[in-house]
Amino acid sequence: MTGMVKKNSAKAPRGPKRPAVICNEIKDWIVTQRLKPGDRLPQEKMLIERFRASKGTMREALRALEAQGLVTTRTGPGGGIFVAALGENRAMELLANYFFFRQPSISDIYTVRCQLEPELAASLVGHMQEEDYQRLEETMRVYDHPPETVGEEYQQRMAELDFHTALAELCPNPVLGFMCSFLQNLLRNLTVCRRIYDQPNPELRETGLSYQTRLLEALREQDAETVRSIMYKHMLSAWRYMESCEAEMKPEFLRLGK
Amino acid sequence: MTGMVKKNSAKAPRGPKRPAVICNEIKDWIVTQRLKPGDRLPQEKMLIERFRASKGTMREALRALEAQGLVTTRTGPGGGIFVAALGENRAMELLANYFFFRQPSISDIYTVRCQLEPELAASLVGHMQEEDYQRLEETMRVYDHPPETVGEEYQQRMAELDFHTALAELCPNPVLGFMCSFLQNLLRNLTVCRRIYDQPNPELRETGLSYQTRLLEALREQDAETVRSIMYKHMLSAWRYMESCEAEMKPEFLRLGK
DNA sequence: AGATATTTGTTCGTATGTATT
DNA sequence: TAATACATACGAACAAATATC
Repeated sequence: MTGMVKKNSAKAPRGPKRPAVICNEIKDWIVTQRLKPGDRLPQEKMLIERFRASKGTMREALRALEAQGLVTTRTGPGGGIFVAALGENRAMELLANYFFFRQPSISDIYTVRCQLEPELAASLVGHMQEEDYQRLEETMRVYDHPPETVGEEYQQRMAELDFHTALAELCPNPVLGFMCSFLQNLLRNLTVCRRIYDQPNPELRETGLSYQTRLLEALREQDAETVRSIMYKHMLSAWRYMESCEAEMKPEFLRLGK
Repeated sequence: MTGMVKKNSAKAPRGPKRPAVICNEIKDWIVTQRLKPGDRLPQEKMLIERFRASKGTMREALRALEAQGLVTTRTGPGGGIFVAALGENRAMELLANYFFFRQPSISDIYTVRCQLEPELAASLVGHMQEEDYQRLEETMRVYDHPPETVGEEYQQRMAELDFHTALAELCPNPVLGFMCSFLQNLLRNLTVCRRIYDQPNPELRETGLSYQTRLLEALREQDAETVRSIMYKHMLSAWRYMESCEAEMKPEFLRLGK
């Protein structure tokens, strides 16, 4: 009864287009048209007729694009569908899914951190403003004293990671900055790390603080090689400490298991 | 009236749930239920009533999850919605979107490669089988002779990257392996690199081949430090070469622009 | 502030495609 | 081949959000 625009030949010449296909076509369209973040895509109605899809199918395609951070949509007059730049946080969330079923070990993560964090720190020389130093020092104030509660213990560990994330945000190399931030996030979220961070870690805090203080000094003096060296030792020290914590708690953990 | 777990205040008693919200709820559900790849989710109908959403909304949510590589769907009896592990290729595609509007420079990429590839190569010592060596040698055969056509030129550059990707696949550290593979992909797809790869690069090929031959020797001898050192020099050499190519073609490129 | 127009967001009924038995 | 069970697709009606007047 309803029109039925389709089916005038045997197989599937204009076969039903699945959302994934439309999704890729829109992606190609963005690329070939050299669209930039903020640019408008044709509105839903237009897309529906352009791609010969139903409203539901088109919306599924748009949702998929939205989930990948490639478009955003706004309602109302002047609203519509807009090209977006995938944000750093969203990108890290998407990538974290890859490691969800392949949980890396502390050693896996620190192997890479040992290579990247020193390079990142060195790359900051000549790129820091006074306000950047102040922000870093403010972050350090969160853990410049022994924690008084168990909750504060954990807060301090997070703030230590924030210190490194703040450095990564200042990095002029987007690849290096992203990768370091991502590793920091991995540490924030790994269950084995959370268990470690929840316990008293006086040594980790004190030595970490000392390394970071010296790091800021070297940064102020624009001494790239010293910066690199301090960060490398900092990473090695944290790695060793985390691994020893992990070894200590493993038996305990096994006891709790089924 | 209806249960409404949330929000019974004035505004939205049975407030429309947006797909993104449902999407996160399903994600949480996967986590809390400890579901693993291959496990079935309730079928569409059940999800619809469980989350009090309409079919269309639920389908949009499922598409979003599918786009993120978290679920797959199959039609037919025994079909349904299944938890999936985000594959490496898909993960790299999703992450590549982050760098689409923040195109890193050759220098950005090689700064990181110089840190990671040597570590990756060293991590392979003691993890290689005879068949792995053979596969690598076979890849090298693609570029063990000067190219005869322009097309072969490009093929050889891709095969050189394949050599490194093959190493990354053997890496026991999933984080390190992923990051190196990703950087290789970035090089494959960056337009500036493509332009370089399309030109004759006799020096790049010859020195690369020499480094890789010596690398395999050192790997066979399980000499981690030599492996690391060779790879580091290889990266430095490739970096310098790529940058000089870039510098040479820049004026040419500017001339072509508007 | 309020009315209105524009555009996306949600729902439902129905029909089609596909793989298993 | 037919029956079954499941996802996939369509479209019309309605709801919500928001910019503009």
